[in-house]
Formats: sequence, structure tokens, C-alpha cells
Amino acid sequence: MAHVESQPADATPHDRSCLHLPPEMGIIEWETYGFVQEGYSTRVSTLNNRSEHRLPLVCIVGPTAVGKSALALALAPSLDAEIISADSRQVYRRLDVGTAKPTAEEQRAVRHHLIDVVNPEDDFSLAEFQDLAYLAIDGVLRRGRVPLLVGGTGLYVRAVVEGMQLPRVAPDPLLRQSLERYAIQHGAEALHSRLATVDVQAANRIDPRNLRRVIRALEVIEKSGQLFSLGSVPHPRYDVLSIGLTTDRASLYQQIDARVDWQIENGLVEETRAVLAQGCPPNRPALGGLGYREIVAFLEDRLDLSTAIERVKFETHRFSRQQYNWFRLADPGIHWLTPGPAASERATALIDAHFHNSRQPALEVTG
RNA sequence: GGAGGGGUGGGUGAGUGGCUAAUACCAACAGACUGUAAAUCUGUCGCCUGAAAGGGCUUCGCAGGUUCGAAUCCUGCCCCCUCCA
Repeated sequence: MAHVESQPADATPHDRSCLHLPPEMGIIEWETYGFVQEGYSTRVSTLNNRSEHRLPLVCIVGPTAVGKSALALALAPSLDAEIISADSRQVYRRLDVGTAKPTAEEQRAVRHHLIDVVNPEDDFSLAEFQDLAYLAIDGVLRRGRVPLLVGGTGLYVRAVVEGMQLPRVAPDPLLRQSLERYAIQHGAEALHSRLATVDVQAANRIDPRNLRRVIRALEVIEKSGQLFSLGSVPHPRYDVLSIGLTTDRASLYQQIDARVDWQIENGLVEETRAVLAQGCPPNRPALGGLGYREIVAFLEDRLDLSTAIERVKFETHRFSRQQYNWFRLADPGIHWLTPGPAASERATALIDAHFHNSRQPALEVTG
């Protein structure tokens, strides 16, 4: 319910009558909404690691199809920035239209990172993302330019922004299988109590029914000999300015629908077919993404095209809502803007204020 | 006109006399999240009240009836579907 209708820049608590005005651009002051909620305190400032001793990083977050990429693209030239994508789908090669990947021209105009880094049939992981993102960001800084982390994958953004300490334990398919078998035979609870005997803290944090996570915890412990619950202390590396992009739900849904229609008209079906033809099994994470999975169902004759399309839209609506679990309107660490021409001005102002007020201008920092 | 089937909470759909404010699934809402994250998982979900345990009220097409007790049985009515004329 904590949903913000698009608001004019100067909306104040006394001036809520302007809700119906055309989506004016401007900053949404989270304080005006007064919906900092119970239980929220632990997450406050999640995306705001201010420190003048850290390297600068500008971050643009928000739900799908709000216009993050457009804003980043608009901002990049004047900022002298390069874009680091924090998108769990755009990392896959050949998944272009379905992931709304920046076009070739756009990528030529502004340098992008973490796009097209693995094949669709390959595995990809959070840790891999973090490594590559650190590498990319540090490279950008070394070039004396501004890193712009842009994306809607909350966990990925958080891994970089917060500096999560990820256990360096690669997945072990065999171990996973055997643990899974154990769970099937003895129940998920049994596996969970097995975890409890080795790592109580981890067991307390993970729901017994969430098999996948119970298994990962056991895997980490088994392979590294260390507790899973260790390493939960973050090591932030950057001085982050977070900008969020949001609109009212109706507009967002409209934008999503328009994007899906565009994707269909521009070869989503063909793209999916091609990726399948090139040997990527349909059950790979890459093809399990929104859009692709429905089109796969269509290609396998389990769905007709129009219901497939409808479902993509619907599921994407839902997904966009879930993204607000990671990027909260009430998070004072995020400066929320509504998309539009004025947004990039606001963003520039915010960035200037944040970094140029600190002792070291962003551009002077070298890695 | 005749024969049969059916109307259940936002949707689909269980339930055939008390254990039922009503299984399950979906949607909705809220939330968790450290190597699949566009994943995985959780909570709430008639109304009022309570911090909670709980309490109160109104629900299973409509109106009556049987019964200590009815979504469940009986009667009438309304509506929907299938089949035969």
C-alpha cells in the first residue's frame, strides 16, 4: 500500500490535492509521506553508505521499465560516466530484446559493463556479479570517470553497494542433489535441523521450508568448513549516492505493457527460438526469466501467443511490485525521482551536491 | 413443454447435519533474502474488537421450514448450464 502516486516536485503534506496533476518531474521527498513503518528501521539507509574516504559510486535503482536506463544514458555524457548494469538478465548474451538491453548504439554512445558476460546456457551467480562489478567500477574510477550502477536486481545492487562478504564457495551440484534427496526422504525439516546442529544462527535465519537456502547454507559449511552465519558483516567500498526512479502504478504498468508489446513486435519470439536452437535448454535460468519462459511455453505449444503475452505483462507487473521490497520508497538513503525531462537535472544536482561538497571531487579519485 | 446438472468468501473450486468463518489453488496485500534472485520462501486474506489468547457480529442464490444444531435435509421461488421435444 505504500505506493506513491506521481507527485509534483513541490508537493508538501498540506498540498496533496495536486495528485492528479500530470506527472511533473521532481524529487519525491520521502519525509512528506510519513510512512516509515514498523520494522523498517533495520533497512534504513541501506543504500546510503556515505563516507568521504570511500570511492564514489552513483546508483540508479527502481522497478523495471521506469526508465532507469534512459536516465543513465541521459546523465552519462555530462557526468563523464560509464554504466555498470546491475541486471541479472542482461548479463546473458543473445538475450537482447527480452531483457530490454541497451541497444548497440546506446552502448557505443556510453560504455556499459556487465552486459553480455555469459552465454545463456551458463550459470551465473551473485558472487560472480560482485567480482565483475567491483572490477568494472574500479576500472571506471581508474580512468577518472564516474561509475553509474544501474539496475533493478535488488540483491545485485545491494551486494555492491553494501559490500556483502560473500562466501567463496562454488555450487556443488552433486552435494546439492544428495541434500535434496535427503530432504525428500526425511522432510525439509529434517534437513533444517541438520543445519541447526552445525550452525544455529544460520538455521534461525533460514525458513525450514526454504529448501534452496537451507541447502546452500549446508553447502557452504561443508565445503568451506566455516559457518554460514559468519561473513555477514558487510564491507562497503564506495561512497554511494542512490537515486531511485518511480512512478504511480498505473503509469508503470502502462510502460511495462508497452515494452512487452514492443518486444513482441521486435523479435522476442524469434530471439527465444534462436536461443533454444543454439542449444540452450529451456530450463536454464536465462530462459526462465520473464518473457522468455512464457514464449518458451508458446513455442512448446503449451500456450497460445496472446495469453503468453498477457501473462508476461501480468507477471512483470507483479515483479515490479516486488522490486520495491529492495528499493523502498521510505528509504531515506534513496533520492526518489519521477521519470521525465526534469529528472536528469535533479539527478545532476543531487550528484553535484553529494560529491562536490565532499573534500574530494569524484573525478579526481583514482584507484 | 420434458429430463438432468448446478448456484459457496475477489476468481476457480472442495465441502453433504456439529470438529466449518468454511480444504485447496489463484489473485491481492505484507515480508524474508549473502553463489539459480525475473529465483526461492514466509505471513495475512468476511466485518468489528483485542498486544495476544480470545470475544462479538454477519456469511455458502432468495424466502420459509425440519433440527438442540444446516453451506449441508425439506418446501417454494429466482437464475445458469446440458440433453430431449
